[in-house]
Amino acid sequence: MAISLYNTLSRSKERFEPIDPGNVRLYVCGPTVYDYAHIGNARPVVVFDVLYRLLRHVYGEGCVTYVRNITDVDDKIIEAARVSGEPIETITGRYSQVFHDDMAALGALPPDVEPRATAHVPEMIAMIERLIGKQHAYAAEGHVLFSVATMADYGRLSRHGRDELIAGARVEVAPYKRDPADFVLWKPSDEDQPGWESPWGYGRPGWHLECSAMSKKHLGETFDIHGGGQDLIFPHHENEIAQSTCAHDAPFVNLWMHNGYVTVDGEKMSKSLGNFHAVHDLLDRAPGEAIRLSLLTAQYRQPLDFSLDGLDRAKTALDRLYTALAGARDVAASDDSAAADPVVEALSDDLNTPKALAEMHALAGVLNRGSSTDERERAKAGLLFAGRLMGLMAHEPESWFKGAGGGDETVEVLIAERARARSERDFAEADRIRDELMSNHNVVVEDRPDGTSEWRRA
RNA sequence: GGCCCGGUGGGAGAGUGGCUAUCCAGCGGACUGCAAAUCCGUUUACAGCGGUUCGAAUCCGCUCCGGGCCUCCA
Repeated sequence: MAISLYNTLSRSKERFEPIDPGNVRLYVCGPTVYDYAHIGNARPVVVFDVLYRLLRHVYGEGCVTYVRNITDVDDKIIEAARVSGEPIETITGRYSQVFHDDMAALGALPPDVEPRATAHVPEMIAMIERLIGKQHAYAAEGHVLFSVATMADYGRLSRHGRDELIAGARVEVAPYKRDPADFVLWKPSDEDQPGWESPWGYGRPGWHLECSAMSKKHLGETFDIHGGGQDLIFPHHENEIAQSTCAHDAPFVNLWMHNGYVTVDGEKMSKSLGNFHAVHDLLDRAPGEAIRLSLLTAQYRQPLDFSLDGLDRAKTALDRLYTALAGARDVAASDDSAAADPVVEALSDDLNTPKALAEMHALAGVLNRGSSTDERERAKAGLLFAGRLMGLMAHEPESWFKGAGGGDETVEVLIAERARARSERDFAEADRIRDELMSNHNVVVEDRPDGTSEWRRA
């Protein structure tokens, strides 16, 4: 099945042709680890996780290399360390760990390689030397700057001309820049700031450089797909392109993908507005899978308005899918997953996750409708297969509805008492117990035709 | 000022030249002791104005409205 993806570079959907089908290479900009990841940080992780899963399905599990970096040297980290009084490594270590845990809770597979900026400083210095050697960069007052004027088609990704950049510049231009659009490859550090010895003195790398150096090391000079949030198009990705193509004289990336912004209740998420949703906090009020689904209800390039209502809806949608699976617990999934083809097709069309979800609901409908056994066996296989592609349906229906934890004995006792009351046609008592289960235990009771009762946590 | 995205039924959100999106909410029905779940039915929308076409929510033009980027940002 051909995959087509929207390429930011051409502003159009393109049929995806890997350079080497035996090793499809994907790089996604990862987090700067100085704080909890918020829902906006989680969107690219989840979106590109779906892409990773799709690529593995199409080209084979061992035929995709997914690299997502961790930025562990950055001015915001330095500031966080100054404020808390902790060493840099304590901050970056803690938030890397939280990031891993939170993203795992969202069902995101770990990338194949997760390089850290601080482990690649020699590669970065080598790249700077190369750029200086080729006249694309110059040293000035302890800094090394990339000379934008030396690159003919700088601005191609963001479609910004250099003149506009200068005209629209919001910051004061540093005096050591030859051109206002030049950007930093290396900057000096104070004694108390993290830094490395370099030909230009004690200092640290500029932000854009790490991705160029690390993608080259782990994926080569030219690779297939580079992804990230829309806000990275300029300047980050534009500058990566400049650094890498000028250093290597080779194309850098064939296809650029950018996910849309996340807003919260219609407003841009910001700490001052107090609408900043950390994934870590959201996990206290909803299963990770529901958070994941809420991020997949809109196609990845569309803006996504996150809300707690939307999160509840995502939970409801998952309940419906798990209900279908629970109702088919006696049906053996067939070994033919062809019923998932519409889902694969939807995802192959530039990751149309809303369409894919609609197809999953169609399969749930087949399971619920009491169709033929044969049909249901195929639908069940299809739904489970689609779930693996989407990173959903990872739980057993039983544990999804009842939770992993204990406390079930009391519920079971009450269910049994209610069953006795019902068999004695004492419906007042049966209803009283049902109300008690709801109000005291948050448990919904569902009677089945054969006289038994199922329960689930609401 | 330049560049880029959007505006779909009560809500979320696909589609993109003629054919049910889907989910949630609402309403009616089936089922049920009553519920819940499920199933069936139902509310039939594409910002506005022109144009192209046998036919446009879908293509083209203009207008209005909203959002983003223009060296912090997923």
